Amino acid sequence: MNRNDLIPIGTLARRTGLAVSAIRYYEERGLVRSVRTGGNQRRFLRSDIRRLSFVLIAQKLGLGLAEIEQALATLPQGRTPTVLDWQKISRALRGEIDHRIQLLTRTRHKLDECIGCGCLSLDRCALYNKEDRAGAAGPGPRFVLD
Amino acid sequence: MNRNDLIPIGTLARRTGLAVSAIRYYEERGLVRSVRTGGNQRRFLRSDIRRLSFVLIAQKLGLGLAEIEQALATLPQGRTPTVLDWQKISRALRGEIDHRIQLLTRTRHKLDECIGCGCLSLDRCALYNKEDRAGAAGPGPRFVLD
DNA sequence: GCTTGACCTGAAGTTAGCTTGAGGTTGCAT
DNA sequence: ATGCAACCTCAAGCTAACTTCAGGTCAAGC
Repeated sequence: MNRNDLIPIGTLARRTGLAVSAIRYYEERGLVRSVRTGGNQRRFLRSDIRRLSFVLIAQKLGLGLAEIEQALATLPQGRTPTVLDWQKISRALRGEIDHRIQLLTRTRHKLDECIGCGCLSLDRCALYNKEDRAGAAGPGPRFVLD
Repeated sequence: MNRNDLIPIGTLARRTGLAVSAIRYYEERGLVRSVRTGGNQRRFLRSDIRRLSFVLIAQKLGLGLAEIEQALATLPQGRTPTVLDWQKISRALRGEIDHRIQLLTRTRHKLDECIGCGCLSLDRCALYNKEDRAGAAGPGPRFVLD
C-alpha cells in the first residue's frame, strides 16, 4: 500500500493527459516533487495526479505557473492532501473565476456604450482609456485582462 | 485637410499608448498600413488611432494578433472607416466576450460541484476530463479557455 | 540473458509578441 | 546652415511554457 502508491512518470502523464516532458518541466519549476529509484528514475505520489490536474484547470483560467505555484504552496508536498486541503484551494480558484467574470462583464458594458454611441473614439470612450494601460508591459506574450 | 491627416509614428504611439516598436511590428504583421515620405518615414492615417485602439481592446480579451487581423480585415484599409464599419466590428467583439463569459460561468459551475463533493477527483470529475484536453498543444505559452 | 520500451540528462529549438541595440538618416526649428 | 530629436533598418534578445533531439541507462517480460 505504500510501495504501490508510487507511480512512474509515464503513468502520471497518461493519467493527467500531460506530456512526460511537461511533467519533468513542472518538477524543475517546483510544482511537483518526486523521489528516485535506485536506477535514478522518478516516482511520484498517486496524489500528484490531482495536483497536476489542478495545475491544468488553473492554467485554463489564465494563471501563470508562478501564480499556480503560489496557490499550490498551501498544499502539503510529499504527503497526500486531505479533502479539506483541496476544498480550500478550490475556493481560491473560484474567487479567480468570479473576478474574471466581473472584468469581462464590465468590459462588455463599456463596449455596449461604445456601440451605442458609434464612437469607439479615443479620449471620450471608456474602453480604451490610455491611463488604464499606462506602464503596460515589456516583451513576451500579452495576457488576458491583467 | 488631406495632408494634415497623415501623422508620424511617434504621434500615433502617443495617442494609442503603444510603443513605436510595437506599431512597426504591427505594420510588419499587416495590422496597419502606412505611406512613406520622401525621406522614407512612415505616415499613418489619423483613423489608425482607432484601428490600433481596437487591437488593444481585442488583445485584452485574449485574442491573438492573427484573429485580430481577421476581424480588422472587414474594415477598409487605407480609407477612414465609417461609424457603421466600427459598429459592425464592435458587435463581433461583443460576441467574443459573451462566449468567454459563458465558458467561465460553466467552469465555475463545474468547480462548485467539485467543491461540493470535495472530490477534485479524476475520472469522475467534470472539471478535468482528459478528453476535453486531448491533442492539446505544442510549444509556446498556453492560452485561456481555448 | 536479452530485448524492447520506458526512462534519464542537457542543450537547443519553438511560438507569440514584442523590445533593445547598433549604426545611420530626416526634418523641423533656430 | 546647423543641431538634435525623431525617424529608419536589421539582427538579436527576451519571457512563458514547453518540445525535440542526441546519446545513453533501466527494468520487466520472454
